[in-house]
Amino acid sequence: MSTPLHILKSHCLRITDCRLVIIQEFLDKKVALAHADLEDTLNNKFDRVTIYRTLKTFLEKDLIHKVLDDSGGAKYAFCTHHEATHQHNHEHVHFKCEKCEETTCLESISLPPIPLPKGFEKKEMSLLVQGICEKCH
Amino acid sequence: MSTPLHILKSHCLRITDCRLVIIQEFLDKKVALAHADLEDTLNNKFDRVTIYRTLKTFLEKDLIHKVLDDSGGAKYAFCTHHEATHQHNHEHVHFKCEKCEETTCLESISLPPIPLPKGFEKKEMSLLVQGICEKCH
DNA sequence: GTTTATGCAAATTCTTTGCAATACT
DNA sequence: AGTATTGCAAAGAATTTGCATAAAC
Repeated sequence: MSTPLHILKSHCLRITDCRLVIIQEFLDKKVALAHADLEDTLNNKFDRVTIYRTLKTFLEKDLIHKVLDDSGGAKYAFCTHHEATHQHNHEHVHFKCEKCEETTCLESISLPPIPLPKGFEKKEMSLLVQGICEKCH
Repeated sequence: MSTPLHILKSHCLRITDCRLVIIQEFLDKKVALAHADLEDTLNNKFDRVTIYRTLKTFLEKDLIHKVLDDSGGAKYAFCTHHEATHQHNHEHVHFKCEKCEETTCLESISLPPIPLPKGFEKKEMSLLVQGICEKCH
């Protein structure tokens, strides 16, 4: 099981309210969240700056990852780990709905190998599919 | 052939220096450009604001498209069109080098069909591959 | 001559930094 | 007790808006 508490501990991070609440948010909503989303939801419970710093800390510890988005602002989603290897997943597939604007991780889908031109070395891949999600149909 | 002049005319846009120069830039460098890149290259020849507005206009006319980027700021690239159908290409594959930071369109590569979960309707897809490019190896 | 684009100033928004007070271990 | 995190103020970027001038058609 992974509670916010366990997640912080296993990443050697101090237990603070802000961190617990933000992790909980990511676990509850299963969509990618922007700084502004968190600010709204947490409704002045924490300072804007603290949220920025929390996100940065989580990024550095590979707890969350940036989700690509064409609308400018950065979005973040919880990282899934290969339970067995404890290794970070470097292939992200996300779906962004053009109606509700929600971005969800499509974890079940894995990317086929992409044949790159000679001399190019792949390290990471992200696929963003845009369209209409199941709820908005 | 597609000169900046023709491109503007065919998109019903007024011919101005700024627009001509920016299109030329996109044609010359074949990488995705950020607002800041243009500002640097054009070296005070045009106002910052004019560049913002030019990019916005080009976006609206589907002359350029946003390129996904994990570094926050927006990047843009020239749109490739299917010559025959004159239709906009809705599948973008880009490669971003972690060393030189350049993002190039991999036009030769086409994405395999991605099986989406039920209820999801695809409209557009962008793949961003990150790694080391041919020049930086 | 009418419409659209540009440049400048200023307003907004987004993000980062410094530092003292507070909370965590 | 010692170290890391928070909140506040303020600085610094990035982007947008308003308006008079200039350029395009």
